[in-house]
Amino acid sequence: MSKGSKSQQSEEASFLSEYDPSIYPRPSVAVDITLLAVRDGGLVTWLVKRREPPQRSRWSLPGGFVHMHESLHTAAARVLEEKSGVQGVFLEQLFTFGAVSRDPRTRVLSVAYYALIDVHRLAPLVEARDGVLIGEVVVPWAEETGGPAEVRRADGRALRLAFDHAEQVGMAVARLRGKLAYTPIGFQLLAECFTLRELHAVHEAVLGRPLNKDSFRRRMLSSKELEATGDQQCGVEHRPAALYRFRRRSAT
Amino acid sequence: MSKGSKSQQSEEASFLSEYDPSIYPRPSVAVDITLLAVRDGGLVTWLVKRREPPQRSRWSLPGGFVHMHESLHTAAARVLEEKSGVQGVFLEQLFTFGAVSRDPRTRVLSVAYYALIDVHRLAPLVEARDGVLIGEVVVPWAEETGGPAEVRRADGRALRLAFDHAEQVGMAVARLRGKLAYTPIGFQLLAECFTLRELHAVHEAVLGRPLNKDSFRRRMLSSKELEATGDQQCGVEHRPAALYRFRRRSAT
DNA sequence: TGAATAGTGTCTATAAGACAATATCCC
DNA sequence: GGGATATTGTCTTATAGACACTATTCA
Repeated sequence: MSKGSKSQQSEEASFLSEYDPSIYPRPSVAVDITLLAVRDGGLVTWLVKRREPPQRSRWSLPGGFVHMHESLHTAAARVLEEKSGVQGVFLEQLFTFGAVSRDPRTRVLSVAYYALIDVHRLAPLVEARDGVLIGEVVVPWAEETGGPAEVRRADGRALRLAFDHAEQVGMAVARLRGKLAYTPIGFQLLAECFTLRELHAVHEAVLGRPLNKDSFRRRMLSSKELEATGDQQCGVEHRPAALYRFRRRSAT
Repeated sequence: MSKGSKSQQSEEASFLSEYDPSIYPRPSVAVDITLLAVRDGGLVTWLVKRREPPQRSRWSLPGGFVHMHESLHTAAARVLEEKSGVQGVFLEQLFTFGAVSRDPRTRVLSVAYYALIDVHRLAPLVEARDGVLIGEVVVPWAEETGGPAEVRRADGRALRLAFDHAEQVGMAVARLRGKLAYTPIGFQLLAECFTLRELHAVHEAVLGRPLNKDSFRRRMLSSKELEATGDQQCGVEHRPAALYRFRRRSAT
């Protein structure tokens, strides 16, 4: 159904055969991934220690250069897997950071992604690697104001992240907060089956503020996004809660 | 307050002096801008006719390559001004499109931006240029579902946009819809002073659905984002409405 | 039985939708 | 005065927050 005439097609072909992409200087393009999980009522993120300059030995987000033959999303998934072992999680583009001097080597753009994972999947992955840290994410702003996040060690000490990675983490938190209310994204931070209490705790951790329990319950149960598994929690020393599962939309 | 030791700094310096960025192939990076306005109850966007291959003579969003010495935002503002004459408008990054073969020349990433403008500012700019079209934007989906937009001529005929520009326009509409409810973004599509009816019409055009007039009125007046100018509409053949102005937040 | 959390029912406050009534301008 | 839209006020309905009460499990 192409409307182009034959002569137009051959014009395009001859143009392409003569096109030399090397005449203009081009920036390098990297991807950085903020992998978020909920632990102990707060958000945490996966950091790696830089082994090479620039900013060697500083903690940073997992990142790497985009290859010429892969899409940005593919690059982000590859880099996340290489640097953390995480596969098959929610992964979404966040923002492209393009300040002129954000990297001292040369012009480097960073296409920032964020990923979400059930925290229980992280422990074995951390043990399998060196130079890895699960940092606690604290944002000094409310709601979705935005701005850099602070990332702390287990002992509470704040870390200085490499490059603009503190900005990237902050933006990931802001985006996640924004999407939580109107998209089924909270489930990505839990195992397949979960209780309403666990879902409630995840939402509170993401939003950084208490949520009314009753209203949250009603809202979730009437949202048609939850499906009762019929099973119950076990191994708890109180009344076990019903387990739910995220109901995938038929269109997806 | 840098924590790095002197030897670490010199290590970094020597690394940088020996770093050769040309050893890895790099993609080209462009910006494309979806300039949106509201006209006759619907959204419109600014298109330019491509004068060079690839896809010569097809309508496209204003776009251009990012220079090495400018940030992405600066590049977007520059390209928008060059291709449309528009300056000083709301401009925000949308998404980076990175499919491997989205441009037949070479690997080209497109950092998509969208901009908002009062439609009355467009007419003189269109007249000053050739190969320019204000296209009517129609999205075949509801709410914020997302997906490519359709762009039509004045006679209703649909245009085939170059590259992935239909996707970019669709994403701009989806983003705008999402931000309309909870950020003061609708004002960007109006002149400095406006009536509540005009603001109402803008919201309806963006969302693509009717909005309850009374409730909209109440919501806006109680939002503290509006400031009465004290003046009234003039030149209308009915009771003139009060004029309002967007109240900039003191923090901004 | 008691501790602890799950789950239900009811009241209240707030915001949105519907709609009627009045106000103000130009012709 | 008539036409047209602005503006105000009231009633109804939906939803969130608050809180009391009952249910179920394990130690």
